[in-house]
Amino acid sequence: MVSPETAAVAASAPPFARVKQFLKDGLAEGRWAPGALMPSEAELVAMFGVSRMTVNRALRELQAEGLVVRTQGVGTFAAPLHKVSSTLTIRDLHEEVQERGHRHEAVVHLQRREAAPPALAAQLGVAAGSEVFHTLIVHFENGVPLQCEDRYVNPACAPGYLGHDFTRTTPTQVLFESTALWRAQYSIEAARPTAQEARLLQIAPDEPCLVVVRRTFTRDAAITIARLVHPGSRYQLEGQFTP
Amino acid sequence: MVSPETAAVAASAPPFARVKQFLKDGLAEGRWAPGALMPSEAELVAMFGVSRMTVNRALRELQAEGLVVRTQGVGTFAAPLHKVSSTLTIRDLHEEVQERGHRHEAVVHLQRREAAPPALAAQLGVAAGSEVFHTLIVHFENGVPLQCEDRYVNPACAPGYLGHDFTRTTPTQVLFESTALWRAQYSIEAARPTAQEARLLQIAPDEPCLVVVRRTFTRDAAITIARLVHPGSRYQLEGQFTP
DNA sequence: CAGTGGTCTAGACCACTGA
DNA sequence: CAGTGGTCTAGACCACTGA
Repeated sequence: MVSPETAAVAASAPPFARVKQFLKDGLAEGRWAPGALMPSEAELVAMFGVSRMTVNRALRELQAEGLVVRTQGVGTFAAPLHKVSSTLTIRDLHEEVQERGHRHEAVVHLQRREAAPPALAAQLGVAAGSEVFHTLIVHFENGVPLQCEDRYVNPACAPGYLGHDFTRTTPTQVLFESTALWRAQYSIEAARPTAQEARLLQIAPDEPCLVVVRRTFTRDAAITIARLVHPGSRYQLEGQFTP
Repeated sequence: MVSPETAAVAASAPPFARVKQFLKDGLAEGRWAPGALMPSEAELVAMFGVSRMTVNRALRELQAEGLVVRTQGVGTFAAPLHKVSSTLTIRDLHEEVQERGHRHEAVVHLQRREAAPPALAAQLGVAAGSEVFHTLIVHFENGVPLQCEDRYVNPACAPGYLGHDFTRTTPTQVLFESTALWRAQYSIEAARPTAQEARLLQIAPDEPCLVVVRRTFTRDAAITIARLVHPGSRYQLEGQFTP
């Protein structure tokens, strides 16, 4: 069975894309079982009448996509059993709401410097008791409270952080508009809100909430730690995955 | 500031990797602001004394990583403001528990064929009222119930599904050991368990749970729909992201 | 028009693996 | 040793954009 996209690729696409699609189709049809030896570069060169650089690019991209495994001196193999793992996208709430064409508002409940308690100081990589920035902001979609954002920021990474009007730009925008390279750690869990969070989100104290904790780092230092609390009845994360 | 890894790359790495690292470092240092024009292929060829194919590979890989944007006839630009979105890995619970070096057990509460109610039939892409496979399995880590897996399977995609011993292999392993290419849709939310789920997971009826709904498709048909319920106090998802 | 990136070729040298 | 993939070169033709 050949899908329209497949046919389109086969027709006018550049040679490296045709080779790639041929191998991809074969993998989808089970022509090469996981772990099986696939055609060598030389064989593909002969089959398609193209140069080795061209099939090499096709194979290198398939490897980058995790569909094949290549070993120098040995050969190219169909990737072993697919890890059934998947990725889920977590985005800035502001973007998400705007993309739905809805109104986003933020109410700032806290915006100040504080002495960092030892545990937080350790996570941010600053001296215990030194000052850190703290904001507590509730985000609304069309007037409905959707997220309570409790955030600490390392002053060394964003000295001007407290000077912004967070009803106009989000902390995420402020913190990452300049930094090009960073990495993040996430955890997601279901939990009851704190009493304060329940009040700010206008929910019952026992309503299940989706709690995302995000820690963001540059190569050298922690930039910020955020606790994002969402009412379970109003918010869910969605994602999709294609191997 | 040059990290040890950077130095290592600069020293002995192949030329395309050196060009790539040079551009990556420049982006990290803010040498090219988001949206700014970066050196052309010809300029990099002159700078590094390598062939155009070599700098082309470096730039193509940076584009694949989302660090630069290239437009034919125009040039290469530093990628605009990083979307602050991130990916989170969702894995098979069995793998996860084993990787922690713990004991995984499964108790099968249901394993049978059922007539599909209309809503479910539509989601699986089968005729309403036709038979589908249904399993209800509770997964334990070291004797503690961690996940309640309520799963429906399209019989056309896995005719032998009900014949397996799910105390020995997981549905995920059974369903995806053969299929090479598939895609999945996810949703994650916080919710109360149903009465049955609370009982099976041995938790209070009002304990917040992390509920993952996963729909999996081949190119043509829906394979399976699973509702995975985890006690919020015992389970959290974790992930990390590097742009 | 000059400059850009997209792609390909036909060779090359090399490191590596396994017989 | 023959076969594999990793990488590079020095050219080429092309489509595209903007002056």
